[in-house]
Amino acid sequence: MNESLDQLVTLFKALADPTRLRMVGLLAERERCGRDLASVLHVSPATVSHHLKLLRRAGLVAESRKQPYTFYALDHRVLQDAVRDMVDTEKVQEIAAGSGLPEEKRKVLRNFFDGPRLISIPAQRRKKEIVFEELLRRLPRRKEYEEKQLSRFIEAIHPDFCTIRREFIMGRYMEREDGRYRLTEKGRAAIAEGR
Amino acid sequence: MNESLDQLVTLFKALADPTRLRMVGLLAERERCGRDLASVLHVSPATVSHHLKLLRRAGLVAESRKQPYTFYALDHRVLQDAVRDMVDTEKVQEIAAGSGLPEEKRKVLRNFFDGPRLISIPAQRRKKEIVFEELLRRLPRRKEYEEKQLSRFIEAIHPDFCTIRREFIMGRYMEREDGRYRLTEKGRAAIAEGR
DNA sequence: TCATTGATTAGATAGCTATCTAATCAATGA
DNA sequence: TCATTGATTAGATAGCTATCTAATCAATGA
Repeated sequence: MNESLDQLVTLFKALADPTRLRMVGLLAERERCGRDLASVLHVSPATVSHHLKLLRRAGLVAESRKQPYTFYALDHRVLQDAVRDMVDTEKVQEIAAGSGLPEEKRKVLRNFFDGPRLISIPAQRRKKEIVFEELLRRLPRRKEYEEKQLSRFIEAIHPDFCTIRREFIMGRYMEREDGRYRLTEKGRAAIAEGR
Repeated sequence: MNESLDQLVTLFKALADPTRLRMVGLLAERERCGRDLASVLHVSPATVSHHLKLLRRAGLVAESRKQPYTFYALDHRVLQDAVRDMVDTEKVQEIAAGSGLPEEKRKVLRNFFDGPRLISIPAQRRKKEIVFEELLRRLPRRKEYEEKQLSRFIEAIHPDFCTIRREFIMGRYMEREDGRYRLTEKGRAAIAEGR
C-alpha cells in the first residue's frame, strides 16, 4: 500500500536536483558514457557516479558496458508510468489514502461525502459510526458549544443538523448540560484515533 | 532558458517528500484546513505550514481564507502541465539542452547527428566546425593515437574516416608525427570549451 | 608486467531540510 | 477587553545530500 508512495518519492527525489534533471535530459537524447556526462555537466566523475546511483535506484537508467566505457541511457517507461499517475486525480488521491485510513473507512467516506458535504446519513450501524466520527473531526474545535452554534457548524456539512446533533449525544460522542455541548472522552478519542 | 529547469526542480522538490506527497493526495481529494492536515499527517501545525510554503512555491496549492480556517486545495494545472512535459521525450531533451549549448550549436548537432552516429559531413564552414569539435569530444581520450586506432574510433561514428581524419589535421585540432596523432592546444581547448 | 583510462567507492565537508517548541499574529466571540 | 483558536514565523537541531579528492577496481594495450 505504501510502496507506491515510497516509490514515487524515490522517483521525485531523483528528479529534484538540477544536475540530475539535466542528466535525464541528456540521456533522453542519446546514450552517453560517464566521462562525457561529467564533462558536459562540469562535475567530477565521482559526482556523476553518485547521481547515476540515485537515477538507477529510481529505475530511470539502462546501462550497457562497452569497455572501457559504460553507456547510460534513459529508460522512459518508469518515468512515463509514474508521471501518468500524477495526471490522474484519482490516482493522486490514492497515494495519500493508501497510507492513511484502512480500505473500509475510505470506501464509506468516499460514498457518503461529496468533498466538504455529507450526501446522506447512513442507515447501517457500522457505516453510521464511521461517518459520525468523520463529522466530529470536521467540527471547529471548541471546549464547549452552544446548541445554536453547534447546529450552525453541522448545517455547513448537512442540512439535517437536528438528527446529527442528537446522534452525537446518543452515540456518546458528546454530552449536554444546560443546553451546552461538550466532547466526551470517547469523542476526543475518536477524533484522535481516526487520523 | 534555464527557468524551466529551475521550475521543474522546484516542482519535483515539492513532491520529493512523503509528507508533502501525502498532502498533495489529501488536497486532491478535497480542500482541507491546516489543522486537519496536521492531525491527519501526525505532524505539528508548524510543520504543515512549512510544507505548504514549499507546495505554494511550486504553484501546487490554491487557498481560501474562511475565518478561523484557511482552506488549501490542490491546483492541478501546474502539476499536469509539468508532468506532461516529462512524458514527451523531446521536451525532456530540451530541459538539458536549454541549459547547455547555445541554440545554434544544438540545432546543427541535432541535424547532423543521429544519436551516436554522424549522418553526413557538413559543407558549410561554420557547421563543419561545430560538427568536428563534437567529433573530437566523442573520441576516447588518448595522449596519442596511432593512425589505425584513430581511424577505428572515427569509423564507429562515420564510415568516411579518411576525410574526417584529414580534416582534424587541416582544422589544426590534431597534429601528426611519425604516423602518430596528438591533440593540439586548439583541439584540447575545443573539447573543454564546447561543454 | 605495467601504464592508461573509465568507473566506483570511501571519507570529508559545507549547506540544505524536516521537524519540533515557543513566540507572535489575526480574527472572533464572550 | 481578554481568552480562544488557527496560522505563521523564529530559532534550534538532527539527519540528509551534493560535491570534492584520493584510493581502488577492472579491463586493455604496449
